[in-house]
Amino acid sequence: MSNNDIFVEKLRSSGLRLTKQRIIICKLLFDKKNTFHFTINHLNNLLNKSFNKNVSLATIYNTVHAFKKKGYLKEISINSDKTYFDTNTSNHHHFFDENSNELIDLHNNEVGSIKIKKNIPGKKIKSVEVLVKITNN
Amino acid sequence: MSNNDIFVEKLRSSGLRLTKQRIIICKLLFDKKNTFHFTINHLNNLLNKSFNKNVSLATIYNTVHAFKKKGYLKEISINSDKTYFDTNTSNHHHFFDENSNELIDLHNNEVGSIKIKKNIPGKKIKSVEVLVKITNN
DNA sequence: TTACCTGCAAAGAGTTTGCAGGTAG
DNA sequence: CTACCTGCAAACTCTTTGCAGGTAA
Repeated sequence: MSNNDIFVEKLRSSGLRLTKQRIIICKLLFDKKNTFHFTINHLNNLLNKSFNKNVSLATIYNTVHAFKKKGYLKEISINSDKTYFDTNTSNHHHFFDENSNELIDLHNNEVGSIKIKKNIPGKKIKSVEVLVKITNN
Repeated sequence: MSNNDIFVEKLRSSGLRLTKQRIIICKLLFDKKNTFHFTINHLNNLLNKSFNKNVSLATIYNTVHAFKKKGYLKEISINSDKTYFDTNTSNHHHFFDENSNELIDLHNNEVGSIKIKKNIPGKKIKSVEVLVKITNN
């Protein structure tokens, strides 16, 4: 499957039409070997400052949220005013660098198994996420 | 040490004067056997709706942030638009109930030791936090 | 008395919504 | 052609700031 086909599939299955703007966003997000971590603001800067593409904020929010809903993007928690998204939607963890405000992947096999010894009656565990905060030495 | 003395100490050491409003906030936050999890909005509702105390939002933010800076409150991360605070500032983890939007403590001894097998050159680990998301069965 | 504090209201940041014109299918 | 999409601007929410009058020490 070519990259373009992947974009088409992601857009279609998210219930989105293949517009110029959305294809550009797809390229930025998914046409990469590596995981991509970003904030809406970061994406907006890339589109409108670096690439002069003029995609409105409303369209960026709309598209990112459609992808999130569909499971193509994952939202990441940190103690920060910012909302981060991650193109790696598999079950994994993160480092958060408090000096650079950057997220770094921490794969499942890089964290020992986590035993939760407390049980909440009537509730089941949906996910276990580890956030490792790091600073300069 | 009586509870009142504790409030006085917390306020003084945070560089805050003992005003009517701040003493009420202290009572709400620290005059409890159990850990208290809250959002600013939650605290505002308690003060101004439940107890009719009329403490302005600005004062609530000011006081909560002074306590946080001093280490009497801890800010908690979840994938949510809300910022939670916790009166338990010890090293511990949380359940987040996605149905009720409630935080529940998960003490250190209730989670098996966590081995981080990846190292980032030039960086040191500051904290390791686990967030366990739960939903109704 | 003085420095700090309060409540209010306005300002900011991030996000969402409504709408008129434009475009994919 | 129609339903959906775009960009813009206004609206919203949460948080911060500025200020004039009030209060702890």
